[in-house]
Amino acid sequence: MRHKATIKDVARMAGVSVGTVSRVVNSHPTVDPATRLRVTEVMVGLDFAPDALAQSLRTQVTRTIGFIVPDISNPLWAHILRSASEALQAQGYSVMVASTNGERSIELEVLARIARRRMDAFLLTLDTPLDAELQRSLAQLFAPVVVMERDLGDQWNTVVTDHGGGSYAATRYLIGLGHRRIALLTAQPALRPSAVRIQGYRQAHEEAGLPVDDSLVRCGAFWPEFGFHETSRLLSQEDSPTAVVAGGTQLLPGVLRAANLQGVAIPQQVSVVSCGDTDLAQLTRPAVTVVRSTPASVGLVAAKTLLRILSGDDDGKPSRVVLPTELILRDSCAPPARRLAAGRPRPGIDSLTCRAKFE
Amino acid sequence: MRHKATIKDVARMAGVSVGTVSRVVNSHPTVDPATRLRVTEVMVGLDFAPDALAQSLRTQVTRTIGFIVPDISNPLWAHILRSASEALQAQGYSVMVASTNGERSIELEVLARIARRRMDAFLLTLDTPLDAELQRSLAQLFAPVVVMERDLGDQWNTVVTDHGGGSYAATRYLIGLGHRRIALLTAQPALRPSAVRIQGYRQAHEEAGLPVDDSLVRCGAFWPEFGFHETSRLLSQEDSPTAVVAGGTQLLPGVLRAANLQGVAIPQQVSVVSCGDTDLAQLTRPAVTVVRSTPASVGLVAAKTLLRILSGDDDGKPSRVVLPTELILRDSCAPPARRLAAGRPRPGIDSLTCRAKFE
DNA sequence: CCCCCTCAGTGAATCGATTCCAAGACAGGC
DNA sequence: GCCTGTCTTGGAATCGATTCACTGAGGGGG
Repeated sequence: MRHKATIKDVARMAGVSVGTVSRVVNSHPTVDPATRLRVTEVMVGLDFAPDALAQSLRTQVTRTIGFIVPDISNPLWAHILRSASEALQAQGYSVMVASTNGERSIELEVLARIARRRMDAFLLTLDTPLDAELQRSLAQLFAPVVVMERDLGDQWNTVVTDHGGGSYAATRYLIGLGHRRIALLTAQPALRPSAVRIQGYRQAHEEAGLPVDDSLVRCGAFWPEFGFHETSRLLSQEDSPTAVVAGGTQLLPGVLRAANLQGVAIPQQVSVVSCGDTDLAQLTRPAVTVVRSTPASVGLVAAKTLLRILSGDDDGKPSRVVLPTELILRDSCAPPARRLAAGRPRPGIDSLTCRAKFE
Repeated sequence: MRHKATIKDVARMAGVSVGTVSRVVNSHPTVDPATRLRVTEVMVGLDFAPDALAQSLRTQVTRTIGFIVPDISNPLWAHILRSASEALQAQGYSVMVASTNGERSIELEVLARIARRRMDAFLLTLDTPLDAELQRSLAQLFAPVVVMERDLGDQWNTVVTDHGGGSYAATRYLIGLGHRRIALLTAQPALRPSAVRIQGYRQAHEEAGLPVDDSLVRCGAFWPEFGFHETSRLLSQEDSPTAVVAGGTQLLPGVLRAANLQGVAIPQQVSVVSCGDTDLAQLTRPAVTVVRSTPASVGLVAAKTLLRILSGDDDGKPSRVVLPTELILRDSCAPPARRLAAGRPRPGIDSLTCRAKFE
């Protein structure tokens, strides 16, 4: 036997019409039990399974979700995909994945390609500005969308992490330890995680009545190399910072590498806080104080939002969920070495877990 | 406008038949240039894009690849997916992803679901035994398959890493340093990476004329918790090993945690080699000697194999690619503390890079 | 005995494309 | 003027399912 059995084969072998077979497949009530049994037997005998393509063409439902992110090998997106697809698979959905590498041309190309496949809905994260062109691409999807970790506007369902609150808590903590020159490393300021981290950082300074030295805020990309490069420069400059906030999980390796290479001791010479908890943060010496977020929750919440929309019982208004972060204190922070600025020392943060109220 | 334009809409607006529009879409040669121009204008005017579902139903080609692995959030599979999908996307293919969690029931369920979608081909990694039931599920895919990191038999196209050679090199290196009690931690022995690691470990012992203490070979799972648990037990037992080989990238965090917790110094009290290079291995103190493999190559080679098969110029015989590993020496290994066994010390390995000739 | 209603099941239309066969237009050769 | 061949185009069949309108059979009530 060279090809898969079709509904026609089943109909012929069972001596019924294709309509009847279809009704058996979809467990339609008006089928005689005897007929149903006979058809079912033929179906298992032929290893029949209805062609999803044909079903989708007819019913306009594919039970497939498009998942589009900048880089699927980044543990962040990998974890989000894992938890999202687990929830979606459980409801019989399949997931089609595409990486855009954060490049505009690939984003457009992927959206166009995947739109033709008639996904039922989309989980996505775009890195380039939402201009008219992209707006049109999204409209062409003709399907509900949940945006993850980005702010694309009020009209989109959104699930984000409170990176602003995390950054605020980390900065406040460092200020409380006496730091006055705190560097913040993060990605392009156009991306929400970067933008709100800068915001939180500024707010912490403001509330403490401290000025912000803009040269200490370095924006680039979520790559270890960027973390390495900027940390190297920062640590070797004359007026070097006494603390560094790595605003991105992937930046920590670069920061540590740079500090190691220059023989700068953590936390004696420079304090470090990283955003995103990892094995590295936990197991390096000293263990690194981190702002912990929960990527798996992002995926899960996004998937549940989609499922709610697809099931129909949804008010239709775009939803927005902000997931909390917490500051986990470890051993990578200490008061700055003797270079204490004027003014009395500020109180430290009293609880290990500092749920952010920011945003 | 409520729905996407179809080929019929275009035909009506351009005043031609659907056949002609289709010929324009597929750049068939026998179309009058003037007609082609007119139809093309209507197409861009309507934002027309052919429905991939309908095309696939008719042509029996979906330009979609199924990607099935145990856990998509594991960096190993995430990197493989990234490199594979990059190569496939470049050729106009989309990728449908599913995680099986290594569970038989999910494997079967996912295979059945995805088979109905008529993928053009599959990249997959199964964790449960290839019995008749699974064999049938695979046959039902009616599409070429490339198996990654598993041995499912000669009839399958296969891409694997030479984990056996890596384990052999690591073990030989440790034996050369004078170790006589070397523990090997790895996953279920039914999985190829575990099986060949044990093989390599044994061969290194054999060649050195050393017996293997089976109680030092611990098989469980590729989880940090397993690494932690087994290392804790091993280090606290009376006749504890002087070296540990972590046979799996994910095991290292567990091994390090256990050693830290018990205050066992690396490499003074126990030497450690890990399989799989990571930021953690590079940045923890001491930096960990590793067997480096290249997951990205696995994905790339697997994707290229598929593309070759799909393009038709393929001899039809199942192919098999084995990717090399290399041993990267760092600071986590030293001769065992004074407990030297009888016999003279063996020579160390002379080159930093020890390409494995094993297998 | 007839009518009506219900229950099963048939067959055709449909989803949106591709592709093959046939036919019309037109030119050129005889 | 007719025949043939080339170049375009139209139209129908097809892929594999769903679904709706309709047909018959059989039962119950009047």
